[in-house]
Parts: sequence; C-alpha cells; structure tokens
Amino acid sequence: MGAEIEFPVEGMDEKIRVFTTRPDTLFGVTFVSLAAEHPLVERLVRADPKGYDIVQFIQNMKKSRLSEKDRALIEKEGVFLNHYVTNPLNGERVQIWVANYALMEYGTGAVMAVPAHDQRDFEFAKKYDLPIKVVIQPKGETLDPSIMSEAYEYDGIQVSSGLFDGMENQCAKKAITEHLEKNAWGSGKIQYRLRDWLLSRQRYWGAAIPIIYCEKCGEVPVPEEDLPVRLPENVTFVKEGGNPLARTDEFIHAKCPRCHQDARRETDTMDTFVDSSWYFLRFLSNREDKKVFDQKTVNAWLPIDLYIGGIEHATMHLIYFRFFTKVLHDLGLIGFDEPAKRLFCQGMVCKTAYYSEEDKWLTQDEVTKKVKDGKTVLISKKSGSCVSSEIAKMSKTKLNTVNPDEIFDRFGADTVRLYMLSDAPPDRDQIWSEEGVMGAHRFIQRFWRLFEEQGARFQRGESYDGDGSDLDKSSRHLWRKTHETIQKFTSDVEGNFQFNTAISKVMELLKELRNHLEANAGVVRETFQTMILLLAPIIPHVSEELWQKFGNKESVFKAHWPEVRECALEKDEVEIVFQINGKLKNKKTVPMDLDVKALEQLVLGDEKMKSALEGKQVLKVICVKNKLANVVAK
RNA sequence: GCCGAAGUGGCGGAAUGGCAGACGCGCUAGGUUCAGAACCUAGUGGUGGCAACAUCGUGGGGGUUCGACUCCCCCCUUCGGCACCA
Repeated sequence: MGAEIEFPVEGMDEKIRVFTTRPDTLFGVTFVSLAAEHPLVERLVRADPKGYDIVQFIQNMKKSRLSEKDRALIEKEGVFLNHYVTNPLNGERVQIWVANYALMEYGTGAVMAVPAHDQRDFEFAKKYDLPIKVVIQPKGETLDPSIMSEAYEYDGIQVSSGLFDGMENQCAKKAITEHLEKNAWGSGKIQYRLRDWLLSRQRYWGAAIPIIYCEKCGEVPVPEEDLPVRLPENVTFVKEGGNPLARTDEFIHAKCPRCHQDARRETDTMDTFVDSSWYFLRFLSNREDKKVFDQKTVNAWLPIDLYIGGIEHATMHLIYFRFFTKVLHDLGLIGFDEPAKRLFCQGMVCKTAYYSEEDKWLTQDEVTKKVKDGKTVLISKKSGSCVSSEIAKMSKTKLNTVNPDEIFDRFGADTVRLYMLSDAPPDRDQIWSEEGVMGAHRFIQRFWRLFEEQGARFQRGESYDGDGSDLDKSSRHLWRKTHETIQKFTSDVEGNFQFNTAISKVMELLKELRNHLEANAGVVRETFQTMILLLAPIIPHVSEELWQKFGNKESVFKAHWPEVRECALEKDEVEIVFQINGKLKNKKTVPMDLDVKALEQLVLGDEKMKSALEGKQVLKVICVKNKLANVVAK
C-alpha cells in the first residue's frame, strides 16, 4: 500500500510517475531513479550532447540481465541523465538517474530516491555523492546525514516537511497522500507484486503452447477445433541439442489459421506445473469424452484431504495448483476454493557430501580419515588434498546418493522401508546413515528369529479373548502391553504420521514378548499376531510371510486392523513419583486410584522423604491422583 | 531484508505443564566362540565420590507455576524458501 506520485520533467511536457510505500518521506527525495528499460529514458537521452556515453552505459546495463538472485548481489550502479524533475510537494529540483536497482517489472519502473530513509537509495547516494536529506527523526535522537552509516527506515517525527513538520510519520503518510490528491499530483494506491511464473520451457516434456506465428498476422491462437496440439513422437534427442521440437520440421511447419499462409508453430512447451494444476479434476472423471470433468463427481470427491509434498512443492507447485483452483471456483465451475484441506511437508533425505578444492565433489569411498596434529581430518584418496564435508540433500552433483538396488540386494526392501520410517519423524529432514539401516535390519532379524525359535508353539490355537480376570500377573502384563501398543501405534500413525515413535513401541513390545514367553498361550499368540499386523504396512514382505506361517489363509492385508480392548488397558497398581519442590526424590507403587488424602500421608511417612525433609518446614503437599505427590518445603 | 522450520547425550531422535534422554545407533564390560562376525546379558548425559548419594543439565536471558524441553516476553545460532519489489 502506498501512493503514486507524478514528478514533472523540467523543460519537457512529461511526467515521471513513481510508486512509493513511504509518501511520508516525499520531502526527503534527492533524486529519481529509472530502470534502464523505462520508456522515457531514450527520449531524455536523445537531445543530450553527452548522450552517446549514457546510451553505452544503459546498453551495458540491459545486457547484463542476470537472474534475479544474482542481481541482488551485484553493486549498485547508475548514470546521471542531465535532466531534472520537480518535486510537486516543495518545488525542489532533483536529478534524474538511471539505476540498475530500479526494476521495470515492479511498480512504474521509477523510484523516488530518499537516501536518508531507504537503504538502497542510501548506498547509491553514497557511491555517487548525492545529497542526503533527513525528514524523519527518531524520537529522542537527531540524525546527521554527514555521519549516518545507514538509512533510517523506522518510525519517527516529520522534520523539514513544510506543513507536516512535527507529525508522527505514520499520520503524515495519510496526510501527505490526501494533500497530493487534493492538488492532483498523485493518489493513494495499492500495488500488488506478481511472481514471475516463466511458463514456457525449452524442452519436449510438457503441453504444447497452442500459438502459431505468422509473418502477416502475428501471433495467432490455434483454433479450438484443432486442439489439443499433439507433440510429435518421432523426435530425436541429442546431447546438448536443446529442445528437439525446435529441430522437428514437420511440427514447426503450420498454416496460419487466419490467412492460411505458411507459418511457424511455437516450439516451447508449458511448465509441467500447468498440467499438474488441474489433472486431479480429470482423474475423477476420466471417462468423460465431452468435457474435461464432471462437476458433480468433482464436487463430491474434492477437495483433497491431504496434500503431501516436499518444501519445493509447497512453494512452487502449490501456488499454481491453488491458483487454478481459485480461478475455476470464481468461474463457478467447481464448488471449492482450495484444492486440498491439509498440507503436510515431508523432509528431504540428506547425506554427508565431501568436497575438496582439487577434486571437487567426492564420494564417501574416495575420502579417508587421517590424524593430523592430534586432530582427525578428511583427506582425498585421489589427490591427498584436504576435504570438507557438509550434510546436503542427496543429489547426483554432490555424489552423496545411495543406490537403492544395492541396499535391496544386501538387506531387502523391508529393511529400507523400516529404516526410513523409524529413523526420523517424516516432517524433518533425514540424515542417511548406514548404521541406522543395519539397526533396522537387525530388528527384522530379531523379529523373524523369535518366530522361528518360539512361534511354532503358538501357530495353532486361539488368541486370548477373556476379560483378563483369569490371567496370572505375567500374562496380564503382556496382554496390557500388547493393547497399549495397538493404541499408541494407531494414534501415532493416524495423528501426524509419527512412524518413528509407533515403530519404537513395537520394538518395546518385542522385548516384552521375549521376557514373557511362558505367559498364557492365547495372550502370546495375540501378541505375535498383533506385531505382524501393526508392522504389515511397514515391512509388508516379512509380515505377509509370517502371517501365512501363523496359519492364516487370507493375506495379512485383508485382515482387520487390531482393536484396542479397554479392559486390557486397566491397571490395579500405579507408580507414584515423590517430589520435593518439584524434584524427584523417590517412587512408590500404590493401588490404582488411591485417594489424595491417603497419598499425602504416604508421602510424608516415607523414610526417604523424611530424611530429605529433615530441618525443613513443610508448607504444602500437592497430590495428583495416580501420578505424583510434591512436597513444598522451605 | 521478508517468510518458514529447527536448536535436547558421542549420533538419529522421545517426552497430554508432572520421573528429561523412550526406541535405535555407537561405545564399555561380561557371556558364547579355535578366532572373528553374528548373537545374548548388563551398563552408558556432565562433574564430585569406593559407594549410598550429591550436584549441574533441554541455544542464552527474564517471567508465569508447587513444578517448565513444554506456556509468555526478549535475544542468539543453524537450515530452507523468497528477495535491490521502491
């Protein structure tokens, strides 16, 4: 939000329009910067005797069209155009410059420069020795332009601002804009910033852009009845050959739809984000041959419940995907405004990458450790040079990928699945570790071996289905653990895909099972089966095989998800934590639901607590049922 | 600069405001073994102590609370995305 202001050019019947978010600094304008591509630049230079040098400079500036990222880093440069504009507000005469930091794509392509209150203008003014005029003073401080080391971009009180002196700058923003409007010098304006999509790609893989170039008629759209433009299939891909479509004559040659003369077809294709922004609609009604999608079907199934993607999808694809949806919604073609209800960003898989000045990127095998001056350093086996390491997203460039085939051969796909799901929560980046893979593999082997060694006894018979009252202590314990695991596993996975904690619960259950193999056979059988069922989505091959060995005829994937039995979760004892001033001092197992009064007596009567409380005055006892007792003492 | 995420052992990471470090890796000791691998058992945050135990400890500083990794305020660092956007 800001204002657009017109600066009359001296000696010409022209005005330079600028956009600013800081109309309050209008009195501090000391020059105006134009983008090199600004339409007025050429006309201002033409009449100038020194014009040639300036044109040269501007040409160079235009040539060095860098990517947006690089442009942010280069130094500010510019040239004075030997022309002036008048500040409408105070009649001051200020120079017109062309500057490389002014962007034609944004606003009007012209900047009113206020070096005292804008860092970019400040840097530019310092370089070319242009005046700096302070018009906003911070409270309790006085800025001196001659000693300022950076622009003051914050709030303050207006100074040297004519009738606005003494105003808070936030108020002055409004007041000055109103003043401009009254005198027809400018007006308030909201400026939107558009992201440059760069829709076209110079490659084969993408939808054709249905445009034909005609010498006479210009750019002509392909008529609707000729759509879609199909890509040729007999293209040849050549290394470094660029877009094969541009080398395929039969594709390029076309007749102009308007004048029927020879014409040329567009060979760029659309970014694949275009297709993936609407094909979810098509998927739902792929048998429609009269229209793109069926409204009823689409409205019934969509929006999508969950969008899972990496961060690059969230920032790139999602923008287009949402844009298409919003447009279709505004056109009344679909009944929803957002394509997905929930976004989940999964992390990336990273691994250590190695780099040396001499060899550039190195694989893990090409690097060795050496002790040098008591410190361990990395050395390249190739050249012996020093190697630095970083954790980076797996990429071919950085040579830090792992080959899945190799790991499948060594450990099997189940190991890889288990490792990837158990190592880190899915919304975080994962750092690949060979040891972690081994750990996952060992767990599977433990699981399998336990079955091999002990499973036979439980393959037949029924799982336990009593209410627990007939179970001995050990069986009761295992039974409860089994159902606690079902509960935790299910909620971890359903909530936020916390496979890592879910799996750790099964690992714990495996330990419990090994310690309670002599428990009730029905309970042990149930525990075995539960583990197989819970792990089936994680390690499908192993689970299916064990499931079959357990005498189940149907696939494990047709079985019901295990259900938690509330009666199994019940406990008759609970461990209570004893604290003094919030610090742990002792623990004791007490009957479930022991009332607070009894608990209080118990904690104060406890030997350990007594000795720890010696010489202290008990102020209060806080008891939380089935949890803790905290003695507040001084 | 803006937006987002994250800071907890040697490492990956756990903890509805209530036992910090589950589970896994690594490490140590013991068992098994001709030996190694694998496997099993136990231990494993720092400091002090033979020990029981004490004490400190979740990026830093404040605050709320009987009690804070967790809630509030301020700050620092790292990573990712966007960026001379006037």
